Amino acid sequence: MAKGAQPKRPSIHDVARRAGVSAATVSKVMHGVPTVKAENAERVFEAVRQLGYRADPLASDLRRSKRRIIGAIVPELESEFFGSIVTHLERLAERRGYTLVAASSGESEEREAEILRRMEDWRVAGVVLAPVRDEHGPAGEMMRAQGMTGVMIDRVLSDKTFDTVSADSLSASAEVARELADRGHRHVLVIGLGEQGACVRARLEGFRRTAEALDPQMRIDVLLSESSVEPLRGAIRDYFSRGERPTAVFSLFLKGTLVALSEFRRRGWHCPDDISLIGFDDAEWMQVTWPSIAAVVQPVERIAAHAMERLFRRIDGETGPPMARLEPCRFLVRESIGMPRQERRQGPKISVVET
Amino acid sequence: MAKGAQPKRPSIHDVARRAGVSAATVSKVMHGVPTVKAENAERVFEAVRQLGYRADPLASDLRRSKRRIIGAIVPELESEFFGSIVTHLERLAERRGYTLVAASSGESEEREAEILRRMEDWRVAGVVLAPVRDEHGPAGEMMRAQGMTGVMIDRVLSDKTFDTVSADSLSASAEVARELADRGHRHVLVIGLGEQGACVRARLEGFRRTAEALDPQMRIDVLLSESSVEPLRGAIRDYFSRGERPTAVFSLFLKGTLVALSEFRRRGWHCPDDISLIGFDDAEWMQVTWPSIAAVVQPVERIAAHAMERLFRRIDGETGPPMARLEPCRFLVRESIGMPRQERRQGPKISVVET
DNA sequence: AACTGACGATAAATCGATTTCCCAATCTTG
DNA sequence: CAAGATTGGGAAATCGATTTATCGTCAGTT
Repeated sequence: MAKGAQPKRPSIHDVARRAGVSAATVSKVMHGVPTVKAENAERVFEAVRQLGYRADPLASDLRRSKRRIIGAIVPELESEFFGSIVTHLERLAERRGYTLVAASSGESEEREAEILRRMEDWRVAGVVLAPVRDEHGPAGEMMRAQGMTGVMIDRVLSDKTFDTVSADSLSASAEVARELADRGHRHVLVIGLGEQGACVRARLEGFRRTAEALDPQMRIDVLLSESSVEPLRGAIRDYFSRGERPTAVFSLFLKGTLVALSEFRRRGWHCPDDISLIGFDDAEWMQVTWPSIAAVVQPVERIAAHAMERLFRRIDGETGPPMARLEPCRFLVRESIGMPRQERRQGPKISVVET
Repeated sequence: MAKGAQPKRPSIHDVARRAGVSAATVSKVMHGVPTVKAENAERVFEAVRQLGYRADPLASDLRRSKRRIIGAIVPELESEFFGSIVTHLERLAERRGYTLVAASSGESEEREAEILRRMEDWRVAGVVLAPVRDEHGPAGEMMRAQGMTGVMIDRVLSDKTFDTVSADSLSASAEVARELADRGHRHVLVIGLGEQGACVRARLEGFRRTAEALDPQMRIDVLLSESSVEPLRGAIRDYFSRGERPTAVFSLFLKGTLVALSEFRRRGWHCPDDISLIGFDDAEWMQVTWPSIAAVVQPVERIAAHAMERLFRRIDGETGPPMARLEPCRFLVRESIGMPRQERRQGPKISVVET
């Protein structure tokens, strides 16, 4: 709580009065306009110092009809990935004198739209949108309709209006397929969220195409849950209960990796002896557990940096066709990948691959 | 990117013109002031609908000199805990028509101060501060000096100016001590970050007092790193290298749990057979790994809810002494707690090593 | 008919900055 | 010394909403 009376901060007029000049002059001094007598400038600085004056960004933005606010919309803030994305975006926005206002859509497209409306109310200079679904969701449509400036990241491939920046899912998944094929896996279960349209499709195709090229006999089962994680858990449970025994599971998203692990645990299967596991998306804990979990690491920092770079270009008026950027991932092979049970005989071919 | 010309959104005057009334009337209609002829109200609504008008919160806040913005400052956004805190705060602020502006201090007090200054520039209505250190850091001092309205959460106990809301670390740690003592552990290593003053002290004391009460012979070693995690890792490594063999490790914070696990792994120790582990702070992955990791679950939602409750009370002008709220934790006993391998006595009963 | 209220609506001030003129004082120059 | 060119500074408009103070109308009173 505060003390009794809020002292109310000094305005530009208070500074002007104290310095014995007009508000216009104060403004000029604050912006380094050179047509001010050195003596007056000095008095202004002195008054600013004495009063502890700092301009109100709201009033300033209002007058200039240009808001130094960037909006960021992510599906959730609880994950390392998006938390890290937002942290980077925050720093990058700050560096240019902008304030980042982050909001989480909670994996709901209605909330996403709601937040976007609010951002538009705020007349933000630009929006970084990590859509719940993909670039074809309602949020993108709204941004188009409102003529907003923005870029899309993560669960996107390319868009006809907005710049997009995402991980190169296709190549990364191909890497995963190569690793599994090399180790002799011939029956792999891939799990994912169907809702995450283009992104999941890319990860799936990257895996499938490479796997089939390397081993046409490889059996690839796919379980996709449309919207949320729990149905997927049920589907996996059913799948295993039917007696399916793939030798490896490739999860296309972080929560799926958790679900896979917990299903292994329910059945008392040990990883990688009984089954191998690879996840798209790395997390800090994955390298300290037994076994450590192999994962595709998304280039968080580069995605954030590139997204901001594109966004500010557009804010600064750059025109031209939207760009679709794919940032390369790194694939960390860890202990959760082993040889398939029945092929233990072959020598291990261990490789660390960077994409 | 946007289309060519930003259409520029309609202002209240555009609505007024279209409805054939004055801006003042439009404002009244929008706020449900009853002294407007029904017919005029109808025309205003119609104009609003046609133009898609929505008030600019900046202009509105400026005029009313009351900003509907809440600032939130957390040490980091990458963790489940703070990500979740911010998500809850966001919803709660929204529910009252406020916008949450979250910022992360990156565990740096300088950045914390910097962010606070920026929030004060924005004249936010209130601040939820999760300080890097504790309630006695510079941020609290700044808030006091500026007469800001705010509450402090998480790494705090109680403050002479601001309401505080945090987990009941003392009781939770006592419970941990009880569990370990019950299982016969008589040599425990406690690790934490000394920087997190009062909070760590509470967790430590809660543990120590109960442990000593239950088993005066229990040996409790404490490793605290002042500021960051890496020195702590080194200290733990040294500690084990010296031949110390506690039968359990109690980590007072999440990252410490990770570090402990990775040190176990380096040495090929298995948990819980070789050593038990308990962490303050739960995470989703802890229940799906082998072994699952015992943890103290902080009542995130209640902390957020209570913090916002207090904050809005203060914003609404409530006076009175600051309240210090402690929310009870849950302790999840999982597989990482076992029986001590063998009871070994050695060295001093209590030793504190600071790095 | 003149007066009083009640009711609705609006012009104008305001919030705190920025920016556009325009004016006054000083300086050049013929 | 007068006319023109600078230079520095300020009054006022503006951004988009809210709020105050005022004004006009019409109904009801006396």
